[in-house]
Amino acid sequence: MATFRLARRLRAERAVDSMSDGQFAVLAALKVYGPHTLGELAERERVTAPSMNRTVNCLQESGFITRTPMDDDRRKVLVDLTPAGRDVVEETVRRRDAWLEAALGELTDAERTALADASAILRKLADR
Amino acid sequence: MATFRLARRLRAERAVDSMSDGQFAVLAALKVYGPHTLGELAERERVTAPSMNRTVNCLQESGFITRTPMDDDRRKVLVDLTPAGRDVVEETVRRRDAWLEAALGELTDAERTALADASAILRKLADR
DNA sequence: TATTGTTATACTCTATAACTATA
DNA sequence: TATAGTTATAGAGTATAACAATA
Repeated sequence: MATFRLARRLRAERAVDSMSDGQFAVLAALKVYGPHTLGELAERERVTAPSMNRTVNCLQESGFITRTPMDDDRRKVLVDLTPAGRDVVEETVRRRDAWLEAALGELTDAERTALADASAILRKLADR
Repeated sequence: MATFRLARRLRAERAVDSMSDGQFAVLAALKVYGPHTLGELAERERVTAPSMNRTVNCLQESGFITRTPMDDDRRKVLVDLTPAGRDVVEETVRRRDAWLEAALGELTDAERTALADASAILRKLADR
């Protein structure tokens, strides 16, 4: 229950209020893992290609990503962040960090240490 | 990131695959906090009354909740779990517990202790 | 006249099926 | 003939506006 509620609270902190979680997840994946084809993005986010196509259309119209046909295989399209898209990811991370920093600031040293110990273990659980 | 991923993984464990998160959240709230009017449910889940009305319609058609006009104010409708609805909540909790138990079983005693220490602190953070 | 619930309608996000362009 | 992407269309879930019943 604690993880559900904390995840929900953190998700609420974002740079662009009108952007959906699915749209932001694409920007974040591009920032962390670099450019992807549309199919790769669909597989990573576990949605269908048409669904990802629509998400990417919205992000392109908003100026957050570019689409570039690939030279070695002209059927493929490479999706990458624009500077504006990168800004959205970085600003959202900043906001979440700021929220977390303020929240962690109200804890004792022992409590912060307990969370640090737990984070790697939680990650291991989630990867099962 | 660990909380996002763990929350997502746990949410996937449910008794009725076709039930949406929103529908399940209503059943869980009724189980934990007892019967609610439609307006109370909408406020608790932070959706509009028409949206909650639709969710409740689906749950009623599936036989998971009952609607009862209230005696003291006939405008109000009390929503409560049926035995089948209660079963869905309990079975989902059992599945999540089973998944967690298996996952925790692969950890060391020290790791389990670290998670136990962290859970109360995470809850405190989420309540901010 | 205000409040509670409901219906009407529209928008977003998701999906499957059909289509286009390229390999 | 198969694959990557796109378009067409439909099904959930959400919203706002309008309505009905009750206080």
